[in-house]
Amino acid sequence: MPADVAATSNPARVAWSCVAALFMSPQNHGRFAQTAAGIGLNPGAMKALMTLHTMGELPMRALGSELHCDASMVTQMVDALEAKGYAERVASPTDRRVKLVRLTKRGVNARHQALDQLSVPPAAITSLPERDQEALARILAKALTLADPPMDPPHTV
Amino acid sequence: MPADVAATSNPARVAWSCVAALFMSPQNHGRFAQTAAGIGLNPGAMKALMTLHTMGELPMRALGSELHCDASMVTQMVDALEAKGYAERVASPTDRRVKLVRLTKRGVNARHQALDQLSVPPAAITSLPERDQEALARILAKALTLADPPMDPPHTV
DNA sequence: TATTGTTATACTCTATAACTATA
DNA sequence: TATAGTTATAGAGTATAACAATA
Repeated sequence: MPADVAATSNPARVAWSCVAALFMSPQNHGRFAQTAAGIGLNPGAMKALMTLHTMGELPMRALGSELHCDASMVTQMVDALEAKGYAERVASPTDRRVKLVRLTKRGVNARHQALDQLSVPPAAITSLPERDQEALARILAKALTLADPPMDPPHTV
Repeated sequence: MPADVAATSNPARVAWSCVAALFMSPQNHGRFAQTAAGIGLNPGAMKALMTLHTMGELPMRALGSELHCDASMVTQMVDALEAKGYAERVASPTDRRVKLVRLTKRGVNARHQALDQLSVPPAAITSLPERDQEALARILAKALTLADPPMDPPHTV
């Protein structure tokens, strides 16, 4: 790392800009979309798939606020998930206006497949010495727990 | 980090999946698009802006292959850059079919502004102990140099 | 005949507004 | 009257195909 970077930027900024560079590199570009295509979904619907597994059974509208999109988008995403047999709509027992979205067994499997593909590290990471890889894994996993709200490492959920 | 993650996955996978989780989190979601909007571009055009600065004067088609998109997309992206005064087309001295794209001073400034915004780290990173932040920065900067082709930390270019 | 960049066109994804049903 | 979800519609972004200029 050039000396002027360390001098003019704080470590958190340097770290994050490196993360961004790795993530937006041509090598990584399109990975998310390709993974989604691999399970027959578009990126938005795949994100819903991820969120549902983490959150469990969820009203449509709650899913929307979780994903920062409006109700009509949720309808379309859940339509896509249902079409692939990855989720189903269940009537809420307490409010007949509300529909709950629930992942199917098949949806859980698709999610695992996608996650497995997304977590394949780029050469920049695998080329690091083992010791550095371990430090990265340890520190980044810790960072997830410090997020607000705390996140689980994707592998575990 | 739960023990089973360490047991069933190698450190590089864990590290990368954590990076992905941070980058795709709702907190970070839309950052790229918002930054692009801040300099009056859409995400694709902003990516071209980044690439141009790194690569210097470039034929349209070379820019396209760098960005993994076809020629007509390049035309549209460079149109957007020209409209904002961020780049200009220059006739190639050796081949009259070819147009070179060159960033303007204004384009370089816009890029710095965008980069500055993109490198603001999320709370998950800033909440780490200083010592961890420094380790992250050091290791990730090293990882960039190990990429193929090697990358510069965004701050430096 | 092949290649560069452009234009015209269509498709996908996302966002907005009007609608139905329940509360 | 307010809220949940849907449908209809329009917009942005991206990709495909036909085109003119040059090699």
